[in-house]
Amino acid sequence: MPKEDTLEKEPKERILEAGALLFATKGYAAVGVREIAELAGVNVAMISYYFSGKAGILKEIILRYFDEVKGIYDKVLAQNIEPEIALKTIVKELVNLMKKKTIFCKVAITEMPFNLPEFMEFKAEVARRHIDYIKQGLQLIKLFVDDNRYNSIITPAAISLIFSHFLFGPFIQKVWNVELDENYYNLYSETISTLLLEGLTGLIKKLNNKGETK
Amino acid sequence: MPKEDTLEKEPKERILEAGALLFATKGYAAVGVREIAELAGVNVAMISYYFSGKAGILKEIILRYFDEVKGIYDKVLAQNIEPEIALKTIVKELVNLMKKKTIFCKVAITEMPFNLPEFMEFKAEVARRHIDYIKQGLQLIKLFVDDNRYNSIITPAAISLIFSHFLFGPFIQKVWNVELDENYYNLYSETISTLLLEGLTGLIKKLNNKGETK
Amino acid sequence: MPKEDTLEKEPKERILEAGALLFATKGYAAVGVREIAELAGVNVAMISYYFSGKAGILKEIILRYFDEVKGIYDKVLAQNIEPEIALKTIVKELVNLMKKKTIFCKVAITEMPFNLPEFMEFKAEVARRHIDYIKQGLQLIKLFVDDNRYNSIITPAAISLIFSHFLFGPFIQKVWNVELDENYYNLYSETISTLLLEGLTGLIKKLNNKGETK
Amino acid sequence: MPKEDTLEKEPKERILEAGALLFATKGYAAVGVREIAELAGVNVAMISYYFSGKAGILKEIILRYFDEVKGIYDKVLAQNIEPEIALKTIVKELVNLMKKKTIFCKVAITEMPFNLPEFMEFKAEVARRHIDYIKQGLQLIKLFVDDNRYNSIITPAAISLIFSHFLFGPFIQKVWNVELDENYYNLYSETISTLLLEGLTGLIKKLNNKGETK
DNA sequence: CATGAATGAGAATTCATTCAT
DNA sequence: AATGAATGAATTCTCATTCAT
Repeated sequence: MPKEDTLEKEPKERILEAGALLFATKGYAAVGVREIAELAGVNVAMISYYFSGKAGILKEIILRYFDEVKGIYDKVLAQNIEPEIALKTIVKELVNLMKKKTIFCKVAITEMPFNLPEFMEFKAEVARRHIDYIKQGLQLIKLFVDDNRYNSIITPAAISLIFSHFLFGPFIQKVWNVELDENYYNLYSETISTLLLEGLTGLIKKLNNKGETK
Repeated sequence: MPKEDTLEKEPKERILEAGALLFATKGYAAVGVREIAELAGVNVAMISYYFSGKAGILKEIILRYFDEVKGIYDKVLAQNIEPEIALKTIVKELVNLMKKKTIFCKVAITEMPFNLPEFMEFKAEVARRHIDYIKQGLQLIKLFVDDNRYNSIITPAAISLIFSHFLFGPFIQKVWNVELDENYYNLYSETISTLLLEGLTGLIKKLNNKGETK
Repeated sequence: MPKEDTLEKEPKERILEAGALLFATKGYAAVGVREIAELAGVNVAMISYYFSGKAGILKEIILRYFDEVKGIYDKVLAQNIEPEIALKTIVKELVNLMKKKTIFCKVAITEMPFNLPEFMEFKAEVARRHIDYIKQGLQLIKLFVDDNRYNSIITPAAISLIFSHFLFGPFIQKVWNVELDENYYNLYSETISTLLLEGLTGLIKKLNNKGETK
Repeated sequence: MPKEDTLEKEPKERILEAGALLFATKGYAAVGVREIAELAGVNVAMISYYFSGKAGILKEIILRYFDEVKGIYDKVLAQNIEPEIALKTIVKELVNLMKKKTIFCKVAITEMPFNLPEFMEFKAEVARRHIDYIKQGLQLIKLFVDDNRYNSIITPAAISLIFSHFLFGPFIQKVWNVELDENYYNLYSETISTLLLEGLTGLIKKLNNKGETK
């Protein structure tokens, strides 16, 4: 029983969260272990102890993110629902995930292209998994095109679209001055789904209809 | 006679290119000035001399990128063409730009969220410009929605979509094993335009029609 | 068991002494941290670790010096003794301090005019303290003049006089070829006191008297 | 005729003045040649050209200062005047010199203890000259004591006393908030003379007399 | 488990000087 | 006489990691 009560999380978890927050804010390479340790309220040496180095924190973050994503795909694909609904559900769930664990997701996504030599292998494996999930998803909802060239365009496009909000980060709030509340993320999830399925024209049409019927 | 012949570019330009290449590959923070200087074949001190520091290289890259983007918007918006064509032209031109100056664009886009404190101001200004161009473009083609919340979703979404190929970087070639030639980028530009305007359903429909008529 | 025996001082103290010695010899700005670390027999990084930078060493030296000076003033002023005796005691104690911690005092005094921008604030505060002590001292011994203009002349003059030996540094030994032993510093302390109170004429008179009575 | 008119001084002179100003403000070692060149409005390379290096500027400053001091001693000692008057005249002239060429004097005095290895020889020679002048002066005015030990105390003490105002630099104005005008320097010269000849008690007596007779 | 001291490599930058023009 | 580019060494400081306690 290392703690009087479990109000405060375990050191390992605190390191992970501190790391994620800092990586998300400043980028992996720009963050120092001391900074992480300080924010986590642990001794620097503990980072090597728990994660055997700074890179270990990033690895853990990415792995956890992919476990979550895998969970979402598995759950939705297990149900046999209409293509359009399935895609919307996936988008909604992914957005939900990002809402709940924004910084974890942001780190996992944005730090993936980072080419630390030791990460190449690890990330290739992780990427293969992700793409495979999407492929399964698109197949199921009959939107899969059996053409490598198209897939190499559509898959990154879809991912970028869904994650666009998080790729742009704190800019969005600063530039458009919107409040990022529950309603906003519902709107986001819906709008992205529409854009992904029917594009800008579809979105405009929908908005006009709403305007008329109002 | 400073150079045998002018085949080799000026030091300043070489630094810029070396910097862009390395930033694109490993991320700004993970690259050292020594590495850049070595690749550019200049003395390390020249980086401070020409760009007054590592950050100066990134600033220059971003500024040049925005000059190019501004050029594209200005050119297309000057013509008074049909909305849909205008958007397709812009997408095509942007993709062309990225094809020609891939690493410069990639750096400019991906390093923008990087939160070096000294960059905040500079990047905010640059972002404002970019967004303003897009707003003008969408207004012209009647796809502009006068609602901050929608814009805060649509604008990042559109940018992410257009640049998705470059955001994913070398992954794409590795995973799907496609050849990135002239044809590929034509296909990319067309597909992204369709996705942006009509979404996945629009794209599928188009593909099916092509398939039928064949 | 960190040390065989405790003959050798703690690293922090060794850095401080090495720094003081080098600052006194070559001046703050002309000394490098590597040089200090080498002389102290520690790793360069330890300087940042203990003093958070080169400037930290100088700050510590100056602060310690002022603690000592404060101690002297407090001690002497606490006794209620005749003005002339009080002043002589203060001079004697200050000279004693300088004799014991020559290089520390020299650095503290000579590097104070050094205008590192970050030091301005710190040094202004330290100077205010010093001047305040002297003012108290002069007040007590009835030699205080309540005129800003006179004080702005007398205070620096007194300080310069008392510290003159140390301001001139190794020159003195080189030029006059005197031995800086216990006797010398007693003579110094007495002579400076006389000069301060009665000037050159007073000093000459005293010397002549001594000569006559001999 | 390199200049339209001679309003602007020659480059060499401008470098010297810029150097003196910066050395006085920040200390020799803390000043860079680029800084000097910029302030002087010349190209950096010119410093090596005219003075064969940074050190050459300091050498020139010190030499010029000693020429001036030599001039003062020679002039006053040539007249056969009463000891006390002679000393007062010397002090007055030295203070005048410092008033006219404050920064040059300050640099010459404060940077002398600086122990750049290459300077040792040069400065020893310069110091010997200075001390010789003072010795002549004191001999003339019958205040010279033929005892090395006393001289090694009195000479530095006298110099320190006379220059105290300039050794303390900008502090004085900041701390006592006095206006450094013609009157102030007259008062300074007189007060220092009194202090040097008759000490604090002499000064106090004089002030009281002035107060009474008023 | 946890700590704080210690390390050595590497970071970016600035330095005074030189050289060809 | 003057320039601006270029150099290589030296600057301070920070890095992730290790180790004895």
